[in-house]
Amino acid sequence: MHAFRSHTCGELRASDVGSTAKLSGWVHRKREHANALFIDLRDHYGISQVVVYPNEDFYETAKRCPSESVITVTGEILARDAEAVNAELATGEVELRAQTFLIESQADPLPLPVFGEQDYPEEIRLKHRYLDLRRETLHNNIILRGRVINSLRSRMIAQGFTEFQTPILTASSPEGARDFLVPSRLNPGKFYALPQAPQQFKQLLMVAGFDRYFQIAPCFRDEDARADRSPGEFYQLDVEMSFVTQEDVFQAIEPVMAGVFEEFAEGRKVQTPFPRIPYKESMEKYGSDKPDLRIPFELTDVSEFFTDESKTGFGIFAKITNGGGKVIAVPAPGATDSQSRKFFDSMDKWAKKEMQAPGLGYARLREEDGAVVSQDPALKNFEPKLLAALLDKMGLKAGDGVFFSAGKKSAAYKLAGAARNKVAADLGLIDEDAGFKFCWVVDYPMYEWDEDNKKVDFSHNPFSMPQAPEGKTAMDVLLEADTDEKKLDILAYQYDIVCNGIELSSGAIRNHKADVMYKAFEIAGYGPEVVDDKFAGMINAFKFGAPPHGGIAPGVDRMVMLLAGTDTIRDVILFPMNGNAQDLMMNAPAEVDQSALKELNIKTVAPAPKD
RNA sequence: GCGGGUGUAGCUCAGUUGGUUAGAGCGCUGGCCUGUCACGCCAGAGGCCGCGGGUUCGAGUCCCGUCACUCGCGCCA
Repeated sequence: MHAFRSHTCGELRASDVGSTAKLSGWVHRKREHANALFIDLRDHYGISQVVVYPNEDFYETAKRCPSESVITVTGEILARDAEAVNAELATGEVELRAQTFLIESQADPLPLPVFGEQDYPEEIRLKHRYLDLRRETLHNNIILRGRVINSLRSRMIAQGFTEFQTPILTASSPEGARDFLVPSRLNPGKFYALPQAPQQFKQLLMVAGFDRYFQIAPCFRDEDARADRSPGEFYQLDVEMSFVTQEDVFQAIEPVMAGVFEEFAEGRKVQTPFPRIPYKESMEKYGSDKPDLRIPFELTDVSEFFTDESKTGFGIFAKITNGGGKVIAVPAPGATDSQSRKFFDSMDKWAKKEMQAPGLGYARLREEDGAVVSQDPALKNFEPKLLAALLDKMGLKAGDGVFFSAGKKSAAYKLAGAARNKVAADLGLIDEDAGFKFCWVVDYPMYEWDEDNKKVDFSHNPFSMPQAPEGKTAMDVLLEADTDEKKLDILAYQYDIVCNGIELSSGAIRNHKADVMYKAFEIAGYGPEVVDDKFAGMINAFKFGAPPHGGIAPGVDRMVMLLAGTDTIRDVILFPMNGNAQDLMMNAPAEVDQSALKELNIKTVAPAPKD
């Protein structure tokens, strides 16, 4: 018989009764009775019940064996009496009567119970991740992750894509996030950077004629964490294709995404085709470029109703709208009926505290003498006709509530969008039965106004191709943009894929023409030397015959997160870092020997004292 | 960098207007129990109330500071 097992702990069935089996695994739970000791023995595959009778000479050893010790037992497979069958367990019709009992590895008292599904502090879970990973939910999440990645790979390969491995030690890229830097021993004073994404490499692969590239690519960005953003590193399904339009990218990727989600949906719906939403429309309807389409209501720009203070009696909004600002309304269906004033006040508090906004106005709508009115400040003194028109525009009725986000256009929409998500979550209005609601957000602007530096700058990817109307070239469009207004009106072939309010990726049709690239950078205030210096590898390659190409890069961690039904990205990562980018288990980052620093020509200095 | 929340037993949490010896459940240890499967019953051990200062006759509780964790903002082409 094998040294450790004849079967796994999830394998034994009624048909095995009468045979002898050997099992190895972890002591999951013990139940001691006068005449028998029951041990739930667990491995990766499942749980089997082991019974130890008091006449065995190892009875005391078994009885004292701590939870989570690893043991090996052999014995006869017995059928359980009908009333003793455990229907919850796949192996519940049988049990193993121990005839030998060996402790392979005895466990100390546990800092984190493995049994049960209770929630435990992040710090302990991360420090003892191997224990946390024994627990059912996390264990299953990690298995799911492996299956999802496998499915993505085979679906991509089936579509004619080839997988490549691009360098991890590479050059710093000046755009975007902070780089992780790696000192070079052979080149004193110089540093590699870890790739924020294999962006330039995959484009170079297109120039090299490979046509269809993909990679489950590790990406590194030195930015602060969020619940859905792990610090430091993450994986994306990195894709690039030659001789394609935006539509071709959608046609290639949508079936992969829909297919993978359907494969692991377990009854949850996946709606296809994914709707296309222009960026501008997304901002106006949802206050965000990552809309949660499960929320059954939208924002409305109601600025026009507030401009004349003599008709509204509400000076603040009149001042804001007449100063070029916006008032954006967020409906709260049924909230006046279902919620107390406390709910409305708490939203205002939330806006001030968490969103650091001036505030969030609200109005509760009630019926009075056949008309819908509100006694709250924003609408209290409205001219009846104007109020009726406002409510009509928003489709609001008595019993509903409404919030008003007012201020500069971008800030007003931002708060309104966040309020839409919060209202829906707090009121339970997110349609959970909708499953996975994807959309493509398209037509991103090429440039945006940089308020800090008072200039036009790239809004997303500087390598995107500007959109041009029929009969014009991208170069024509750039050349005609002689004012800031015109520059800001230029759209790019830039797109995002979003699911249930989570941004999965962004992608673009790339700018593969060197002259257009120089011009695009010039508009954002960068001379040709910037392009030549910072993007040397790519711009040089473009001078030797570059195919039109484009791609996308959906985040793998976030896909698994959605499929696993968790809103914490750490729940789908094996060994995540905490919010301060520390690995509490491996004790990273850590100080290193002076000798190692000397070899790298590096000296550390104490951090500057805080003020 | 900024803001919110949390910090009490190994773990999850309760702890009143400041008042005697800080509690419960799970886990752990010992005992009992004819078959359990979140077994049950009895008993026991286990606390720098995050840390430092302050107010007070008296602080887990109030005040100031600080640290840790976490959520959000900034940031994330």
